[in-house]
Amino acid sequence: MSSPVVTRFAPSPTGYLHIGGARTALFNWLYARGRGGKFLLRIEDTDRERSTPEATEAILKGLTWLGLDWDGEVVSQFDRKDRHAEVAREMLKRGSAYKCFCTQEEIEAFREAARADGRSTLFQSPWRDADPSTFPDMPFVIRLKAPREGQTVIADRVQGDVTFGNDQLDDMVCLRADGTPTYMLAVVVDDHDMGVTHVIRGDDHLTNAARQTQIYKAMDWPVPVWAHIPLIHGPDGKKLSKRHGAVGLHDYQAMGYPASAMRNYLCRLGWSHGDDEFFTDDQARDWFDLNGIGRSPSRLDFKKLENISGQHIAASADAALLPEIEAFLAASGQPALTEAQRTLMSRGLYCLKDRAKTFGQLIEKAHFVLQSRPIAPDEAAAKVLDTVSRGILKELTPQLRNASWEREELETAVARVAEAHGLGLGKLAAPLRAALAGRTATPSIFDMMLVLGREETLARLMDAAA
RNA sequence: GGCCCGUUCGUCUAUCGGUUAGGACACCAGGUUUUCAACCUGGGAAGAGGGGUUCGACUCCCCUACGGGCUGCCA
Repeated sequence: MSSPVVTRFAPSPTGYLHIGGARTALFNWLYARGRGGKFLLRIEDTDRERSTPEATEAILKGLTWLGLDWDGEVVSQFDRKDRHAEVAREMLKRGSAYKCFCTQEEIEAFREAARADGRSTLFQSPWRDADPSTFPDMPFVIRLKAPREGQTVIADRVQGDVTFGNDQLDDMVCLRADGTPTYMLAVVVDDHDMGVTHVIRGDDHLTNAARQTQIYKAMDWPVPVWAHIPLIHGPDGKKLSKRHGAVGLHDYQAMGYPASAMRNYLCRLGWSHGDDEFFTDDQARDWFDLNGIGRSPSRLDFKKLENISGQHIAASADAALLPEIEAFLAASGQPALTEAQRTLMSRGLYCLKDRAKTFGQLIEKAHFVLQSRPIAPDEAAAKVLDTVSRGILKELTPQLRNASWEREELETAVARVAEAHGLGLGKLAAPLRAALAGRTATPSIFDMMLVLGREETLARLMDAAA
């Protein structure tokens, strides 16, 4: 029986939740959830200079919006600093680490000289094998006594076996002179203590995995399964950065993409299950596997995201859509729906959702349900509502008043009037559209009538005809 | 500089030595339609370059080019 899967997402709280980070979190979540495992969340806040509570809040909010729920409490790495120090002392006791009294100035000077001479800048501390009786009364760091020979190999589920010569890896600092742990130590201790079995993260950590493996070995701890996934690049193929525009997950929410679409798109970016492009969360959980992750970086493609988004909106249940739309309105700084608007909106979703790729577009298409009388026509609509058209609308109104409010009968009534004037349906649809919505691009006129209801429809027609 | 990773249509990708190299998005051209969206049909579009290995390479190996990562008492 294999041990249950435990994955984690471990962002550092120095800003918003990056889109790349969101994908990393998604992969971890999918992997755990698809296997009945646990998905943990740890905030790597050991850098006190750059970590902020606001950033932590933003990350939590982002994950929540994306629908990635984590198990247990959020772990603060900083809170565990005593345990990290304890492990460092344990390594000292085991002889797998040592005290180094070199000052940062000394080390920097060494590196500069090495660079100038074209030698390796790998620092080798003179204190590695020093006699304790020679220890000065000075601050010290604790460094790992890393093997100088042989190699460290990472059995990576994405990258394959990656081998590093131990002569390339220096004796990394584990505990700083002020007694706080470095990232390298903290991750290993935390991942071990939290029982993490699979470390799925960006491939910018691939080299770190080698260093971290040495710490695991030093403590005789089992090394987790590694999976280093390629980073996401911008549309220009360069590493994704602020100049590409939207890099924060919150930007995507504000752009009106549903969370389900983001999950689908992000999941498919750098991972594949044959030719499947559009899928549900259940399918993603069933299908997601480390084997399907590609080895090359992928670029963001907004057109594709938009397409996937449209499919998700169209496939969503109306009842599920409404709260998402309201969240979008709030996230993008738009006014909330009034009670009346919400009622009409939920009644109209059936004919709106398959015409929009984003919630922004949906709101745009929903113009006719969001407006109240009198409807102010835009320029194009006003042009359509000429004298002749208004006359025809006036004639249509009484016929509709007596119609049962059902699609077939409405169609018949409108067609009859059109025919009486020797017009095609299209000719009559235009002014009707203008009267009902004040726009020239709207859902079907019959859908609008059905959604608006008899009273509102007639009132709008009479407004326009007057 | 050193070490490590990557490179299939514009983009995301399939292929796991033998295919007319497939799909999706995007694009172009038609069609359909009460507008918009959608939808239908068709089209152009790829193995970075060079060497090997092999009866046969997109697939395996080497070199080059390009891109990326690491090389911190940042994470």
